[in-house]
Amino acid sequence: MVTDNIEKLSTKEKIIKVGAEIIVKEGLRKFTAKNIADKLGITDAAIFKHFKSMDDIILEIIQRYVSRCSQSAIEAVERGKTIKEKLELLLKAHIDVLEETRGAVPVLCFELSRSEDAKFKTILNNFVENYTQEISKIIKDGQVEGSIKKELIPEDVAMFFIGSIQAKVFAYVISGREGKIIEDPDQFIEMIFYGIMNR
Amino acid sequence: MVTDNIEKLSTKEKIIKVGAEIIVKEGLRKFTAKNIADKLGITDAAIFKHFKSMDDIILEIIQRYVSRCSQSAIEAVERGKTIKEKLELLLKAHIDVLEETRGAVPVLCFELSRSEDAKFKTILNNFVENYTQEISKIIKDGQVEGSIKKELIPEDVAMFFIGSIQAKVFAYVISGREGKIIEDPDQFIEMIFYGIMNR
DNA sequence: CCTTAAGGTTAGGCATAACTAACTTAAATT
DNA sequence: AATTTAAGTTAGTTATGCCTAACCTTAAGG
Repeated sequence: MVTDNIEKLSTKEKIIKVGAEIIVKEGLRKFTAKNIADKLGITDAAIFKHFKSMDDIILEIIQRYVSRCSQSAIEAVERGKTIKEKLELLLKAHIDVLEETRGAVPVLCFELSRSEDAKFKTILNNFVENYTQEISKIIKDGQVEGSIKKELIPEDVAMFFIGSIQAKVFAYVISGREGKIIEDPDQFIEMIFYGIMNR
Repeated sequence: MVTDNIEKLSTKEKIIKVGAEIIVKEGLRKFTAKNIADKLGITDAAIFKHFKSMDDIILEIIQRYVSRCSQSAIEAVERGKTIKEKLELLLKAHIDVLEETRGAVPVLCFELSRSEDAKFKTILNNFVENYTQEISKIIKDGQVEGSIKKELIPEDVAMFFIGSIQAKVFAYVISGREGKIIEDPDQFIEMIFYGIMNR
């Protein structure tokens, strides 16, 4: 779905791709018809031949990226045999979508979940809620099984997961780096699982 | 500096307080003269009796909140006897400033470090850089000492700290919750230090 | 070959935001 | 008491952003 060669894509696809990129790299304030159009070498009016409104573009981005994120997480969980493997697969799936979408999902969540617009707010808050519920369930099972620390609140751990990934996007974005957002997923997961210190 | 009773403050202080609150709760797009003025029961034009421009308000917010954040971190590190204590004090100091400023610093970092405006970008990127350097130094000492895992990259760990806190703000902001951002700082620090899983 | 539709263009309307100018008021200073 | 200053007001300018209307252009289909 996300192609490296932007040249080949239809204008509509280009708008979505460039739009998502602007949100990540420049912020929502720079997500304007003119900014997108300039980057594609067309006029702002042409944007509206493809989308009814600017909000429609955002909705499309959210729907594509966010729904894929939930979907692949659920699949990952089904495939995992042990609790640890389930969490590992879930995190890896999450990281994969993250890399493919160049960090758009966390940025959108952060920037739009506080939006005045109930439309975005609802979709994104539901997404985050379902996602945390999904993780919480596994955490609870892990606590019963004894592999996960009993004193932790499952919902907190779920948010810790999401947040840790978001933090990586933050680091990536402010560094202005190119390339992968999470360089070493295994070490990243290790840090979340067992912390930074030796006992 | 941050007073609970907003009534007593001068208009200039109110503008800063309300402005920071808007950035956290509603996002940068809603950070407008009219929005601030409405909340203070004055007109938008009155804002410019106190600040030369809207950017000036943001600069003032950044300077106050961000500089305090670095300052109290450095002090905390000086007071700590062991590596573990240094990190603990640093995280606690960070959390204190975070609570006082209602999450403004991480949100500003996230929203403005990608800003078009070099003014904000430079200040915030320098802040993040100094801060990670400060933490990295301690992490390196801890690795020499043997208390911190040798395989971790110090800069990554530093970003993991900042990110974990940012994650809490994220959770706080999208939940729309009131009250403290980090309910149980000790458990939070424990999670960062030793992870979520039993060995 | 003519028609149609997709996807562009220019021009412009409308709303909103930043900021300014000129005026008012009321408190503080001289 | 007179003057000055701080801090507000209204009204307006300029710029920008979303979006529409009316007009081109080109390629495909009948």
